[in-house]
Amino acid sequence: MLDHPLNSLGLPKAPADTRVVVAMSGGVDSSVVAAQLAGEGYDVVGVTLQLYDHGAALAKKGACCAGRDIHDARRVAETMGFPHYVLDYENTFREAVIDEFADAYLAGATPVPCIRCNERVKFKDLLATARDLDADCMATGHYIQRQMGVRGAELHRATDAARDQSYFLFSTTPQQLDYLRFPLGHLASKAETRALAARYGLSVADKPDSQDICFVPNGNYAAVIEKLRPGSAEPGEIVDLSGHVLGAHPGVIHYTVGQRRGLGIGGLGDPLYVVRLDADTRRVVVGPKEALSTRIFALREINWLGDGAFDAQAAWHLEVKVRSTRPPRPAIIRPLSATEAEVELLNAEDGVSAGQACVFYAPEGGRVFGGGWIWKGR
RNA sequence: UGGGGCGUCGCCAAGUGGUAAGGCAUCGGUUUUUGGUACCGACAUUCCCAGGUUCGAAUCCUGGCGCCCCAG
Repeated sequence: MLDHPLNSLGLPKAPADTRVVVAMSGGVDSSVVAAQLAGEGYDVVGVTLQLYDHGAALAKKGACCAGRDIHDARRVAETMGFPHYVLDYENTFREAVIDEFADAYLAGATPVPCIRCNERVKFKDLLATARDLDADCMATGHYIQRQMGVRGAELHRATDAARDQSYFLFSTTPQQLDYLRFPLGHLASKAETRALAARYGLSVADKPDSQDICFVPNGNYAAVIEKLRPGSAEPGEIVDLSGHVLGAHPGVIHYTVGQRRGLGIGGLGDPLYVVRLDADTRRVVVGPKEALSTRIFALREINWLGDGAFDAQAAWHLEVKVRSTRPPRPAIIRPLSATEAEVELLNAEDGVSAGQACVFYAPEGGRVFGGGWIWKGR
């Protein structure tokens, strides 16, 4: 059996001889991926991770990877007739994602747990499990594209820019990318996904999109931190840029750079925004909107997905995203080492916060060049 | 207790006879697989209190109460 033409997953085998593990969250996207691949005749194995406490999750709509969602994933597997496993990853998830989430906030940073989950759980332990299951590749429902270039697999933005999840996947390594598949990345819209779900008769076709942090009920992330690190959120002062005390706050974990609401300080003509968080002195520094304007910041833990070594050049002229919801903006990235850099935005951006990700993009064409984690610098 | 000023939503504040602007804060929602931003909406039947004048007052008068400034 040699030189079989490449199948839809890019492997030189017949679908029936190709085992693919589908990471199923219980949502529409990954369900459609699994159903579609099963429909194409692949040897599909569905895997759903149980990431956190059942009880807390059951009450929450639109979450993923717990309770109801595990049930939904199982039903899809039954409908399409492929095996499905639920793996208990609660400990891994807590250690790899939740702990850092809490500690980051306590340190005055603003974490992105969804990226850590992809990086440290789904694309690490789950991916290893897929290999243990002798799968040829692992597929997910992420809206992002893997394209073969001359040097191997490349990461590209999703066709639907509004749906693109590249911000949450920048830390995917070339090795992981080699093994991963993202069958939904080329769809023009989420409506197509839902239409596919309906066509396959999946019960999740009309399930609401997930949003917010999956392990945080009601958007109250501070309550989760208080529970994880009792007594560690200490009150402090709210001060202006010149150090004058304007008020008090219940703990630095309640704030992030750029935040306006929740300061409780009125009487000024213009709104105040959080400009800086100082965990050591427990101070929340506030100022006018103009004070948020940031052009230069530091990056570490860089995952470079460009061609050649990251620090082979003194500067890269690329585009970057400092948050998931805005289009990439031109920037100059100056490597300080293989994993650290200084980023200079050509046009300043508001609310750049330590702990958030900065993702690199090609100026044209949608290729993703990786990215790094924003931090306060040395 | 001589003179002057002030008292309007949690804060700032417009309104000086015609039936309570606006900003900040707060609350709710929309957007968003992080946080945040932005946007939309809600928010004083009542103007320190009590009388009075007037068809009609937060706006005028009287008396209280409170605060501020200058002068003792």
